[in-house]
Amino acid sequence: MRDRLPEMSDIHAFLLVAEELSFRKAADRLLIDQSVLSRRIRNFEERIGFSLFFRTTRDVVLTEPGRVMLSRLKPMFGELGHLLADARSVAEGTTGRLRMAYMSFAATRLMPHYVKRFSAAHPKVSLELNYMPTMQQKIAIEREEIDVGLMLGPVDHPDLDSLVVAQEQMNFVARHDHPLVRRSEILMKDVASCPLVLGDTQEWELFRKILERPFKANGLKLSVAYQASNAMGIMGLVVGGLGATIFVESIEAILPVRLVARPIADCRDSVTTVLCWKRGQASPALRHLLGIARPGSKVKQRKS
Amino acid sequence: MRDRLPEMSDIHAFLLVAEELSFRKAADRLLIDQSVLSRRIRNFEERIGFSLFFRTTRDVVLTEPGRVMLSRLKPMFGELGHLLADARSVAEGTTGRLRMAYMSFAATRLMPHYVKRFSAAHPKVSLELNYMPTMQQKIAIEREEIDVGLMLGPVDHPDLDSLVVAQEQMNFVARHDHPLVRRSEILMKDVASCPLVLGDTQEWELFRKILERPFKANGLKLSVAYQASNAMGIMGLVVGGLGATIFVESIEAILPVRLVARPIADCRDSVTTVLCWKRGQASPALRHLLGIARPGSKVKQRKS
DNA sequence: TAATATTAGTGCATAATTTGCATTAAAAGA
DNA sequence: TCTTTTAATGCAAATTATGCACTAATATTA
Repeated sequence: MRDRLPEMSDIHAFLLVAEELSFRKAADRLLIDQSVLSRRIRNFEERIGFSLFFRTTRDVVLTEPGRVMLSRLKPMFGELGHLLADARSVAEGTTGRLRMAYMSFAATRLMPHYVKRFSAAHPKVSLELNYMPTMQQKIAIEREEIDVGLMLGPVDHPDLDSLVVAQEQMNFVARHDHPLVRRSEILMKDVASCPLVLGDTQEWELFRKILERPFKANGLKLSVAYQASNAMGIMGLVVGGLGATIFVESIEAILPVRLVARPIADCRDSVTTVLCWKRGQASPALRHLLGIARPGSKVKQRKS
Repeated sequence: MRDRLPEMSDIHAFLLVAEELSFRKAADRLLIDQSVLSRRIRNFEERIGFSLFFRTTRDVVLTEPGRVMLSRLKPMFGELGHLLADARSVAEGTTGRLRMAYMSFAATRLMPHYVKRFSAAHPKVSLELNYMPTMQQKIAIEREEIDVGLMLGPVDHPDLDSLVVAQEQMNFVARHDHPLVRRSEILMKDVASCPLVLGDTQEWELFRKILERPFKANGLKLSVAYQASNAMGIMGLVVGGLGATIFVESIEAILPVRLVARPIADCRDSVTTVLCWKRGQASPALRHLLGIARPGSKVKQRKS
């Protein structure tokens, strides 16, 4: 016999014999022939180099090293069972941790909706939420600092998989008393003609690009009166009458009473929001989240 | 596949792959073919019901349940090694505990001698010493309260094994000024003629029987002036001049200055001292003790 | 005391599993 | 495009485990 490891079947056999102090009864519980058990223990003893039992045809007694083995192998064997159960529970996504980042637009409707449904279905999974702009999310995913991000799409990167969860219309947001609000229909050229409050080009880089594209395509240029670094700030400035702004539909969920949101009728480019994660690394918990997000959306994956 | 246990070889394979994040390198370390390793992990995954790695031909990454398994299996695997080492150490008798009882005669020379040699050779084995008369020792061995006893022999009992460690001459012990001491030779009839101090018939039951046998055989009867329950008491009475007594040779080691010990010339019955333990239950530490005691003695075992 | 029953261990043929080799398929780098 | 590296597969051979029938030892019971 070369130096092999003590196998779990050996350990299990040993524990049962130690418990029953009878090869026959232990064999019955293991559902194997008694001769097999006898040989298994004997083999085990030879491999480890000392004997575990004193045995006659009538009595089976633990040796001293056998008692040492019993006292420490027993809890270890139990632990193995728990460990497997725990890992399985993680595998099934009913336990564990899900680190999700979200960007501003997603914060109003999508993120709360997912959190609600997910945590109802998997109360044992701890959901960690972090605000992060799209670009930063991508870096965080790469570094495995987050498991998934709710960000501006589309995403087309070899290391990332994504699922489109929303396609939203651009909306013009202003105070009730803003001149454009009374119009039956708001057009891009109207928007371009009035002073706007937009997110700054640091934090809102990507949205600014997406936003400006359709206007540029029509030869229009937005006139930025003020910039703020977060949605709260933008909103404050708009409420204060320092300009109007442009958001996606879902802003409506948290729109202050004094403001009103109206679609920009002729703007056909929509804003895509996606769930994005490291390619091929969807944890079971994440797959559950995707299951929640999927109905009514379509998967966007890189060419298979 | 029926529901089998996760085997240690599977676990070991898993741990190495998780460490190397490469099947090839792990296979090299395990000294097996890469294909074998690949199948072993796959099989393991099938048995436990969830996968441990995401793998492409280029990358091997742990899944989330895989990480859970790693974090808990790794210490468990290490513990197994320690456990085996500990049990082996107990098996080799270099660790553990040895509970030894001794009766009065053994206390003077044999017991200290064994303790000295044994604890020098096996400093990690804790020796627990207990004074106990022979009869009580036998009961204690039966109840497994002690591992071995130094007692009056011979022992012939189906549940006990024994090793003869001493055969000693009966000695007459008295004060220097005792009339018999001046004789060139002390005989049984002389001893029977003077008042004696002996152990009482409770604690010293067996020795009294052994002692009285040769005298009875010669038609002599001992005249007991006083009885004491321990050797110290007997000695005190003898020193006080209330009588002489009878001991074995080894009393000489602790003989008070005012006393003298002389062999009883015509008493051919000797007193046997044995090491005695539960049949077939010699622990490794005990076997070491027997090894120390054996040279110059002969084994006394029941008919094989 | 003899008969019976129970138990651990063995020999052996068979079944099941594991192993290594040769090869494939996929993917990355030159 | 070609080379290299890596994980996975097919397959035959080697190894190992298994169950059955039986033995030897030892209690228990009639």
